Amino acid sequence: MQQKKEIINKLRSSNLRPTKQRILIARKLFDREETFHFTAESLNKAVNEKRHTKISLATIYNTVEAFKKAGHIREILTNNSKSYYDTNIKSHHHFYDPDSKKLTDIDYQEVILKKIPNPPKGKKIKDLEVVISLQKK
Amino acid sequence: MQQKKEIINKLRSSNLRPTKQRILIARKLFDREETFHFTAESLNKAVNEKRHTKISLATIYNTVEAFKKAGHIREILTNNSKSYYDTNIKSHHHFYDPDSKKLTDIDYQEVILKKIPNPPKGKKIKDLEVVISLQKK
DNA sequence: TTCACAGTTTAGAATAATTATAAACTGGAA
DNA sequence: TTCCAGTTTATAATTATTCTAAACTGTGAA
Repeated sequence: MQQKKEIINKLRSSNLRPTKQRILIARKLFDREETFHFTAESLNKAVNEKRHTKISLATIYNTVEAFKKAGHIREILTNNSKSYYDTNIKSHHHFYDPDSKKLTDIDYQEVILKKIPNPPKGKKIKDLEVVISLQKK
Repeated sequence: MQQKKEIINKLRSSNLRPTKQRILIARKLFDREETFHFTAESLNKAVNEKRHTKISLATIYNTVEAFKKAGHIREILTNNSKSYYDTNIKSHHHFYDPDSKKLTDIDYQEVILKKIPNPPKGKKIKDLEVVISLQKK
């Protein structure tokens, strides 16, 4: 749960002017118990379903990009044509079910890596993500 | 290295009529030493650069889809807007460099997983993929 | 308070990747 | 050789996303 004030601080601290739209989107994303998996389209729906004055789709895209750059959300790997995002920014992994196109978090400690390769020369590891694709039994 | 005959058998065995176009695309993909990472666009370029009679882009897409369904290639996880494919269908992992948008194979034995979670009820694991994103040092 | 203006939002156009359509073509069984 | 389901093709349509440029709005300074 994050109060409006906290949300505004979160925005300010990442150099994002706390506009009506950003506050609304941020509350939708962060003011909840569970982490949240979404696409631009599903967020647009979630934000606008009960509103008379809509937030434009362009703003949804702008805001998602801004929040991603600020590190408040992260983009998830899939091989779907849409971009998926996650409000859980802690290192963790995913199940992906191609049938329902749904992602589920896998808790960090559920996956233990015993060995990982050295990155190529001049590069360092930014992120490591495990995706387990599912199918019907 | 795969000869034309082998390619034709490969196609036949997956119920794909060995047409001129499919044979040509298949040779481009499979008649090489190293595994090959590609997108529809890059394959289109590779196949058509030296040809007077071009294979249409629609056929490239159709064929990639057919080869994927048949299990001759696999789609790779990225968060890029294009679909990436790999001629290496053995279980293995990738480095992804967001700067160059290039993928590199990580050999299977370079990653050792000590613990993985149980799949949700009614589902089994189809595939497990590790993607290591890179950044400049 | 009000002002000024950079930052932000917006509708709609533009682009990029992919999929659909439907007419023409072709591999291969008979 | 013929026939026809399977395939290819050019092009249109669709989907997701980004761009554009005009209108709007937080915010710091007066």
